[in-house]
Amino acid sequence: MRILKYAILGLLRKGELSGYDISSYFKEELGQFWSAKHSQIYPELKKLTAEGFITFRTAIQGTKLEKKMYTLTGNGERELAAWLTKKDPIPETVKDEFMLKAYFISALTREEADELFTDQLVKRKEKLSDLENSYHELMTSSEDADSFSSPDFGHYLVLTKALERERNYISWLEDILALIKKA
Amino acid sequence: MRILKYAILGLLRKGELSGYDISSYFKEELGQFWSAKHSQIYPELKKLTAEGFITFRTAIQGTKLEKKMYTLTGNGERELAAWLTKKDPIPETVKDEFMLKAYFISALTREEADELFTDQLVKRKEKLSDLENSYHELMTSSEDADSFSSPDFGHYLVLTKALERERNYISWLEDILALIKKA
DNA sequence: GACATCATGTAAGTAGTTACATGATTCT
DNA sequence: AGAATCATGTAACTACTTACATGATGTC
Repeated sequence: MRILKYAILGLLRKGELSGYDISSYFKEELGQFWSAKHSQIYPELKKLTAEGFITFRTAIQGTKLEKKMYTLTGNGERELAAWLTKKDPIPETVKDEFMLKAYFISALTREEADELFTDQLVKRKEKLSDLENSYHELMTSSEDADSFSSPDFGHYLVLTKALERERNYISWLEDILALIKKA
Repeated sequence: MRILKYAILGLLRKGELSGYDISSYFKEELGQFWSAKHSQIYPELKKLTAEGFITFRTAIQGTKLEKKMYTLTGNGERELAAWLTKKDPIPETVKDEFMLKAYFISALTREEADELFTDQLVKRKEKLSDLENSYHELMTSSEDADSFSSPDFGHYLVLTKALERERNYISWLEDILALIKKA
């Protein structure tokens, strides 16, 4: 698999980045669909360098803070392109702890189930609200983010997908809550 | 975390099961939201036994095939109940390799993007069709699966959620494909 | 008799998280 | 001066996958 490898190669296609920069991207919208901790990123950068997919130069921040700025090599670009155009089967399982609990709902009373599902609904609505703010921000800062030729199209894709995912979760939760409350 | 622990405890709440039986459940609808390979299940069963959450008796299948039938202990039931009613924060990241590729769409030509998204759409539609078949099966075999008091309600929940997830994915893919094709 | 399925385990390796460890820079 | 953020690394551990290994049962 080694998907983190491709996540890093993909992020580097626009220019040089430090390990810290890569980590920051995973805290933004991309983090809705992929992320990694710095303790996983730094060793992966070392490995990708050894494999010849990326190289780095050492830059100085301020007077002595050293940071490594990584860039894609030709080999790295080809490796990325091969992965991007490859058609994978869709995964059988997308793990969701809340849905695992839902499967065991017969172990709960109606009141307990109502509480659990209501709590989930509240949290999903909060998240939707955050995503809607990000969406409005993107659409006001970028004129044509929803156009294939825009450099913001990838950003637009992950944001709209995350928005739809949350809206879909909320509407399902509301439907199920109605069934839970039905005498 | 140890979510597999709770998945096993939850499956055992209805009666005794072998490791193989647990593995079979992960290949059915529950597998849409949680699964584990047998190489992870058997050691976990051993651990849960040592911790006193489950016990087993040895049963004979045929004339000499031994299998271990596991049941919940009182401690196991309490452990399960505590997890089931606990309200967790929603995860920041739900990993999706296709969406990671989507984020990097600016590295693809319009034709490549069209191919990638069309392939995903075809696969999602096939999966939706499978899930619809399972849904019709459930609804004909069980009169009131959509009622809180039905023993099939948990099954109904995972199936309807998986169905909605795929429908949502499909409609988003169709919207984006229209944008990709737009000159 | 062959093949699919039932049944259980371990070994080795990869992926990912949490904790340990350090130090510089920027902003208030 | 203190706090938040920038910046990089390793160690220990947990979670998960793939491969190795074996044997019985049921069905055609």
